[in-house]
Amino acid sequence: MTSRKVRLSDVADAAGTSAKTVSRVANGDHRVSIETRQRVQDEIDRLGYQVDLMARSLRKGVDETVGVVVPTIGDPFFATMVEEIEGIALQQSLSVFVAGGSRNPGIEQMVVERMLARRVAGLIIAPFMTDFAFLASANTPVVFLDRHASGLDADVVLVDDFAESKRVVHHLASHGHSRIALIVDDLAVETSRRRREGYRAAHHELGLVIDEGLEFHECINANVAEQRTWEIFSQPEVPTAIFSSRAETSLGVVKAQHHGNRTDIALVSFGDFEAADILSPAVTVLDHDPRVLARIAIERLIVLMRGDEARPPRETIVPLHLIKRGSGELIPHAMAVSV
Amino acid sequence: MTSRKVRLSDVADAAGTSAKTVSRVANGDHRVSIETRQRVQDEIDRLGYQVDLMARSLRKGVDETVGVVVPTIGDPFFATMVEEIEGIALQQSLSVFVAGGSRNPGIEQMVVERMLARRVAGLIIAPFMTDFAFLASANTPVVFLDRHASGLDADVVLVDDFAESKRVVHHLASHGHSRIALIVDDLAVETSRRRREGYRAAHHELGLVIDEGLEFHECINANVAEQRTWEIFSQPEVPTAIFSSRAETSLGVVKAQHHGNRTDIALVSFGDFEAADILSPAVTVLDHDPRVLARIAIERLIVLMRGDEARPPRETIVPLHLIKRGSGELIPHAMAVSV
DNA sequence: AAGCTTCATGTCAACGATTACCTAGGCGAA
DNA sequence: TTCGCCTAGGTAATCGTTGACATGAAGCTT
Repeated sequence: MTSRKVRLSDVADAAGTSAKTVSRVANGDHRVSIETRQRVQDEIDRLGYQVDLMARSLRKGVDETVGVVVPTIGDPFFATMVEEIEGIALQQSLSVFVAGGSRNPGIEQMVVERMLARRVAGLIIAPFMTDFAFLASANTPVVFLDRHASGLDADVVLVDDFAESKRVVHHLASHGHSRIALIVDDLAVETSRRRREGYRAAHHELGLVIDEGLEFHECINANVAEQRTWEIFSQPEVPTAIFSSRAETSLGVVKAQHHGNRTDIALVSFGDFEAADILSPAVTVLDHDPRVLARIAIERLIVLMRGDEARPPRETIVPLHLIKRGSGELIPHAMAVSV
Repeated sequence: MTSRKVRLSDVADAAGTSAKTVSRVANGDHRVSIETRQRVQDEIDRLGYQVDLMARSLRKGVDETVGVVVPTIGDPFFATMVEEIEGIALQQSLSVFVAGGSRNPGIEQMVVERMLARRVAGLIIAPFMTDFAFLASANTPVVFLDRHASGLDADVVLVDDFAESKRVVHHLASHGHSRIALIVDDLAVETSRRRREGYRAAHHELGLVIDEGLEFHECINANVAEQRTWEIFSQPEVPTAIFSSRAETSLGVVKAQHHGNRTDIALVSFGDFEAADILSPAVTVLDHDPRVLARIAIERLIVLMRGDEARPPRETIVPLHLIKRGSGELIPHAMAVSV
């Protein structure tokens, strides 16, 4: 049976009222008498009427939907964010559009524009490196996640990459390390840049020499990080510690460490990951929990969408905890010997 | 500047033509003279016109969008699927709606209905346990992923859970194991049920005793699996091998093994996971790659959406590879001693 | 009892794009 | 020359829902 779509007017005919009345019942408008409401509701149930969300959105001018844009959906960090956002959105009966920017500014801008063309009610964006100035003219509420948007002053939820990274280096130094390698993603990404700045600032504060040969840039994924870690092992003077500035790269680092039998090198990861506490030594991490960030972001977005108050954009900084599991508390081999 | 939305008619006015002509240009219809086309295109660019996808969808009756429903978006297995689907959809300029069913039939049905109300052009569903009979009347093309849909005969892409599981048990038995524990999710889920059936069938074929005390059901996540694994350790006669029938539960199992110092117990995981080849022993897995399944599903869905041929529903079975990394090739302690 | 509210409903247009259909030239063929 | 057909372009209706506004009946006030 080719069940034609049931429209408001179909229900109206069946119930002997006007479409408007059915609309009122369907939307819980109280200006309908009990009897009429009951009669209409019965027909709605009987015919299995469902609003056509396309028509509704066209009429209303916005779609009850939030658009979520992340660099890569498959990354557990972002996947968890999406899950959290979707869960909360669902409670508000908001739908969720998800798009990956593919770590590519062109694609990133395109998917955001597509969402605008869909008239999403709000956007949550974990930006990669697009310039978001073009978003200023669309008056769609937007919250940025994990990084600032370049070119646009908007709400943002993030961590203090600079300070937290500094803390990691101080932690390692307090265990006697002075040659600390840095594994970092593309420096064009704000997050990476600020983590490196924190790493360097700590060196200054501690009076340690900054050796550019210890900084490994462009570690865009676990594989590259693994390669760089092997390079670390073969340096003339092997670093005694590694600061991996992203959870994904940490996976590459530990892979190299375990396969290369160099688990004596201390490691701290910016961001927790699944296996971190199973390995031996278990990996010390900065607990960069995506759920916390995501929750704050969607909750703020919902406030913005209600759109009552026109507050100025606000920045929320989530503090992190250092989870000491062992790998970050190893002392340098030389010291161990001398003790 | 409150940049009012630019409509077809605005462009038409600016270019001195009718809205219809602008629509033709925007949609690449060839029945427009070169000069007119150029003039219109210039105005489109100048004014920054973008189609209103809501209006388009309302008029056309469908939205150029695919809906993806998975039990949990955060699970790396499903997150990777979503990533793969989204990437391919993007190339066809399809948008993607994602929703998590929260491992809850009620919610699962609700999110699917919402997608129908949005008039999605197609659906990809990794079903949990909803009865999908209600989908039959909507004539929206749908492809099921990873499991059959109960109540509906539709295209499906999956693996042979029964045969693959049997293979795992045979593999372990060939290394001398006869007490093999099973870690399995809720048996109400088809996948879990068939994996257990495979486990049992192999026991029959091998003439091994089936000890229900070795089957641990309801391992719905890594935490529960970890608990059950601890129980395994404390059994009077400890099993010499474990078959973990889902990647997520395997994480719990290895966690218990490493913390409990029982890495001597053999382990095979149905599904690969990030840390599997870093641990020692590295974990032997059935390589259940979500990308392969997802790719086949979205490609099939795209064919269905074009909707030319009305082929009968088809089932695609993806064969798996057993990746022997060590943990599945351990021999029972007793044998090791006697050797 | 006229006048003012309130309430339950209904009417109509509009949201922005597209589809189905129409028009006015222009050109070649018979 | 006239008919037929193609081309570039236009007109009006429509997709399904909702907002603005209108209506008639009933209730309350003074």
